[in-house]
Amino acid sequence: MSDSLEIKTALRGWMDVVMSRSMHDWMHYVKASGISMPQLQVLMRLFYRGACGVSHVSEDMSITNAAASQLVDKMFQQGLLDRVEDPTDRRAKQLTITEKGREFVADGIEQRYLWIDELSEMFDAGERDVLLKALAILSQKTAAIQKPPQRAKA
Amino acid sequence: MSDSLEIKTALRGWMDVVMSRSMHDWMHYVKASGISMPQLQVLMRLFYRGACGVSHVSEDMSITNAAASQLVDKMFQQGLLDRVEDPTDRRAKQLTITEKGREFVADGIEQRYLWIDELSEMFDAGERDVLLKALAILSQKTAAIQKPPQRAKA
DNA sequence: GCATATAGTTAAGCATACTTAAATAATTGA
DNA sequence: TCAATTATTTAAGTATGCTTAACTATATGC
Repeated sequence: MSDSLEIKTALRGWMDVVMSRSMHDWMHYVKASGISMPQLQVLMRLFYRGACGVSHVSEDMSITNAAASQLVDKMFQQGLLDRVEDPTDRRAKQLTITEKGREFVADGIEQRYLWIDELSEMFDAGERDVLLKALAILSQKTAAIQKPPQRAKA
Repeated sequence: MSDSLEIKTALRGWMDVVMSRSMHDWMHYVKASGISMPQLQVLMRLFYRGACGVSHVSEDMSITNAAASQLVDKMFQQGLLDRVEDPTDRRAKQLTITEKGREFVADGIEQRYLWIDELSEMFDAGERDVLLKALAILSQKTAAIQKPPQRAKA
């Protein structure tokens, strides 16, 4: 008899293992690659949710516009992101991740997920089918409850 | 036809969604709760892997012993961890997470996983069975390739 | 047109986390 | 025993990320 509590427990159990491991790996990657945690957070934002302005960064990170501006400026100088004037509003800037920035995030993901590849080799055909079905269900339902992406304007 | 590449892709796809969301939620929790990222890292270490000495913290985080000592001292003063002399080696200290520290980590996990609970309500009986099977497989195989926990001494 | 709001930058100052270097204290081994 | 190693701490100095406050420039609304 499976109920939602059982699912909740099982999901959390596995997520715990994954998260404690992934967080640890992320921090090591961050340290080794010379990037800072806040910088990574900006890169992740641009990587996963596309271009935005300086104030969206500050909202996203819960820091002041001033702090976001300084952070972004450093990252611009390091070539991690591009910063151009928004053609529809000349006060605003459009921030986009550069190829270099994209590689940073992608490499981090790569390093962090090497063990997923290792894991993926360990299933037999029957297990793979169960997992694919489960992942399809998870992806679908996860998308359904997705937090609405934070809007440009309130 | 399922093969391991397909599994790999599906697993990574879902993990990506989960990680980008969880990381974001973690950072917000960290910011809101007044704790710092390095402090959280120490707490997670003690929470998930139990007591250790100062130099294990520095190894774990790839920082110098001096930095770990300072970090730990601040956390001790904030009541996030206990620091007692190791009875078997009076040079060493044994660091353990306090109840307060434990609550910090537990609350963070709680906040971060609220959406997992929401997700858990969305499955019908058939889906739940598939998921439970899949999670059992994942947990079992993940345990099998688990990184050996970093040892106290090399 | 002009007042007000919005987007971003700059400057000054503070806290934290890090480094290296030097010190203390306990353990280990020939 | 005593030299070398190990665990930790302290001090001094640096870099980063953050804050507030003041500023520039553009957009919006009456």
